Amino acid sequence: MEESLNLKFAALADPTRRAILLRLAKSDATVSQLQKPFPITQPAISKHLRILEGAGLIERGQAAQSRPRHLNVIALNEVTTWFEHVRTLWDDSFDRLDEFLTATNNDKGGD
Amino acid sequence: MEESLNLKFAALADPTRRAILLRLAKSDATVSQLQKPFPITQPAISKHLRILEGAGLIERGQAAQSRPRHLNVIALNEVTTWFEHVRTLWDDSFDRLDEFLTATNNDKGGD
DNA sequence: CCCTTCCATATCCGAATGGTTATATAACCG
DNA sequence: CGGTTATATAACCATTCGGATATGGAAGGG
Repeated sequence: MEESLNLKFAALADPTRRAILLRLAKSDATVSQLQKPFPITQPAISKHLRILEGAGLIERGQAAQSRPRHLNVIALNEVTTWFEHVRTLWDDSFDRLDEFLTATNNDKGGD
Repeated sequence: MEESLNLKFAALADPTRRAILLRLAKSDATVSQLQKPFPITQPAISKHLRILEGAGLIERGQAAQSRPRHLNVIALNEVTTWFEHVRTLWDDSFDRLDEFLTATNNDKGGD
């Protein structure tokens, strides 16, 4: 859905959240582990995690007192698919062909 | 740069702006052409275009009184490269291997 | 020249965002 | 049970965002 893409892109727009995703791509991690690299408070991290979770990009585990987060790689597909869609439209465009031919013509017909 | 990714993802987080990009993927278009499908005012469209431009995703043409916008496809690469990066980290993760083996073990060793 | 079309810019507004501090809950450690 | 650790939640605050209205300027058409 459109809304799902909204949430994913919005989630990815923050550098802290992207860093968290990169960290989780390497391995699962607890909230306090995820917090370490950043100069912000724990509640701020929890908020970021909630947003990533809401976008479906991560999942919450259950391990005694810690709740390890897990990257949901599959969720990235929706986003990359959107990019492929854009490129496909671009490639299929007749105007794009016009553009190319015009450019070529201009090259030859140096007035 | 990190900031460049911030701008791109933030720009892509809005459905109106994504729709504009899809439209521009088919062919260049003027502001008024771009406005047509949307129930919002022209200044709102201009704002969206400024954001897309600031993110490097589109460019501004100069044609008499109209200023046609143009999709900058190359700019998408930065974003898709980031996704590839995430996937690479994921694929290379030793923990991921552990995860797989553990799952396999659990399958076999059904106690 | 006037009028219309196309677009940008300024200002304002309500809602969302990213951060903080303070506090609650739940599990583990003695 | 008391204290500590790990995390969530609430309340607050400044900033940003997406939109509207109002206005200005530049090009074209009569």
